[in-house]
Amino acid sequence: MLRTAATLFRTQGYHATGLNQVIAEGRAPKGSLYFHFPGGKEQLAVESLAFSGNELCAALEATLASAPEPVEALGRVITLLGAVLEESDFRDGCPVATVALDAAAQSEAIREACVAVYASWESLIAEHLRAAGIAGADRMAVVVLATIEGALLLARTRRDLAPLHAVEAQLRLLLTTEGSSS
Amino acid sequence: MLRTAATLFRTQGYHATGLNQVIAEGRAPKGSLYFHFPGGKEQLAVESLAFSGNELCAALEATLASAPEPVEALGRVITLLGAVLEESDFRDGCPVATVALDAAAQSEAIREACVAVYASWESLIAEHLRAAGIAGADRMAVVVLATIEGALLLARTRRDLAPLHAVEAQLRLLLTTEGSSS
Amino acid sequence: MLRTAATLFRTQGYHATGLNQVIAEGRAPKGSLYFHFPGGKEQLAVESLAFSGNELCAALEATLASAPEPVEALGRVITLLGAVLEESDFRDGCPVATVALDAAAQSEAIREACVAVYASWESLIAEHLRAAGIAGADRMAVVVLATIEGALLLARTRRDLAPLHAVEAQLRLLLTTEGSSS
Amino acid sequence: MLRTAATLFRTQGYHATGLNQVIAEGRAPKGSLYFHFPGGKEQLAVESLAFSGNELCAALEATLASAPEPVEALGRVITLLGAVLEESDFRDGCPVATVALDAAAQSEAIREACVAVYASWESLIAEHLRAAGIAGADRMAVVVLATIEGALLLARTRRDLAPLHAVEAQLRLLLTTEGSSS
DNA sequence: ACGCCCGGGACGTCCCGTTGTT
DNA sequence: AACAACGGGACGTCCCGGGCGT
Repeated sequence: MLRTAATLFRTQGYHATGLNQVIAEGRAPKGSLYFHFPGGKEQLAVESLAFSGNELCAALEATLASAPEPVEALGRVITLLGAVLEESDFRDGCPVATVALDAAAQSEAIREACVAVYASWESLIAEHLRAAGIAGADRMAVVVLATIEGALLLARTRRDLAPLHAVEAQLRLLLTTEGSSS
Repeated sequence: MLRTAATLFRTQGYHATGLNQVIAEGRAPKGSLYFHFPGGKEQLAVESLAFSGNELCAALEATLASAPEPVEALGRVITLLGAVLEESDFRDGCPVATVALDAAAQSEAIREACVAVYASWESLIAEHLRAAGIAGADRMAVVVLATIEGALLLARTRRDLAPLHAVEAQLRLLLTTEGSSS
Repeated sequence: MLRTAATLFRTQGYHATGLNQVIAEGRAPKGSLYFHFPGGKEQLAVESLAFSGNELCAALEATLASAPEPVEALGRVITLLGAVLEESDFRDGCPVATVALDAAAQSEAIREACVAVYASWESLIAEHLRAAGIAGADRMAVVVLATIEGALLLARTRRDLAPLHAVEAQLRLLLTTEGSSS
Repeated sequence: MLRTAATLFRTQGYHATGLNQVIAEGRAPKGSLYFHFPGGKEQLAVESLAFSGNELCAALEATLASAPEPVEALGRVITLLGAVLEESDFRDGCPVATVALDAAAQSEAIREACVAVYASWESLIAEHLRAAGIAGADRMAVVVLATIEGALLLARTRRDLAPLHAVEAQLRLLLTTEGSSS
């Protein structure tokens, strides 16, 4: 059920996703939803975000560990995100961004869930950069995360992977230069 | 009315914004909404996006032209966006992103409006970079736009301007290096 | 629509009456209800109570004026209420009591509407008693109203007019004695 | 559990009282409700009514027996009811009336339970009046019960004990006169 | 006797869009 | 241009009841 909700929230955002749709698509009984998530839609969103965040966190970790070179690893992450986006016909971008933009302003709980997911990704990236011997890894991690998020947004909207590719090339260059200069 | 709608869409997204709210907040007569926008909510969103896009385009142009140095100019743009975000209590981020994420998937017209706005901003940035003598200005403009969009998303969600500052510092460094190396 | 709602509230009370039932039974469009009563169910109840109260007030006035003797007039009122109750198969008792008991505790607006209706009836009775030269008419009006309300409650519950008849006989005796003694 | 349910039904009526509320407020296990009351909400209401009825019956009996004078005894009963009402912030009126009005029409079992409770009270009053040597005690008991019920309804709705006091004074006068005249 | 979970229906709210009238 | 009124659908919430495994 969380998976179903997570997918729908990722694709449509918070307000465009009806609970009826969640239970219909997830073959779940309606009464159960209210039983498992007494907090209603808001709680479902919070837990869906955490679920999505962890899932992508794991994928991120695996991908980062798969490459010998730190720069190459980050490139693979972007490639992976692009592949997911393309395979879903440009529907599945960042699993947090849509909800963060259309619901975080009205629910502090949802906002905090989004912040937590972003923080987990960022610390993963920072750790990776630090291990690669890059100077200012913490600050750079924010930049990397922002760049990827922005590229996902543009790519999804344009239905075109070009922004992701451009960003990937840029990050490769950036980290190589940075790496050698520090 | 367009201004009211644009503000609400920017803050809440497409689905979270009701037409009743638009007409209530804009002191507009209800009956005339469908006179001016026969296409209903969708048309209102499309025109609001164009309106927001042009408005920000003008501000962008003015800010870019205000600085003698190209790199400094881009920094001012980011500072401006951060100021707008902070003054609105972290509600007004990118006027396109929220709608792009929560409505572009279901309405081609809205998607195209978002694409158009992004394209106008991108070409403005590209032109600016080209004038500054930066190599690969077109591709770099995508990166710049993506980075700013991502930083706005993170800053808004965290209610903290730090991501914008980090990105600004990074872009300054990047463009200075690039500019001299090309 | 008010009439339909008033009947249902009278018979079933506030919580047992669904708005769906009101619109179904009243052949009214659903959107209209929300248009005419933006306050929702609560506002509908408040206005229904006032409507019922006025209607019965008029009937009361007419009946009280129809008899030459003051005591006889009050007897006719009770007879009328009994007739209404019996004709509705013991469903239509006091149009206020049911709602007063099951909703006044949670909505101050509804409580006030009930209080207003009771006050209007009481003042009508008091005026009548005063005109009949009965001492302590104001205080006696409360007693008369309470007795009638209680008898309606018992009669409705028992599906038997006996309580109304007993009360009628008692009130006749009481007012005759009082009238002569003062 | 019965006590909890009885209190809630008394205050809110049948339809406004949810079973969830009963089990929550009564710290009772949810699963066992349908073990003890296989008939569901209806059975719970029936038994709650009997419980409330017996409880008040006992209090009535004790109060009636506490006074040397029959008339004074009845006054004490009304005073007691008024005290209960006031102490509950005008929420706890007659434990039967609310349910009788909002559920008796749709459930014969509940209606019968209400009738039985009223009958038990009435016979208690009748017996008391008979012992006091009052003529027509049976018919007078109906009147007394109706008057008290009506006064409780008015007092609860108005959040003011005045109706009870008025009724008390009237009943004192009535029974004194009656008592001496018969 | 009890707790977990399911099942699905109904509630009140509120929505978007369209009439007919002025 | 504007407005009142309609029309009905969908939302999220919450309910009452019952099956299952102790």
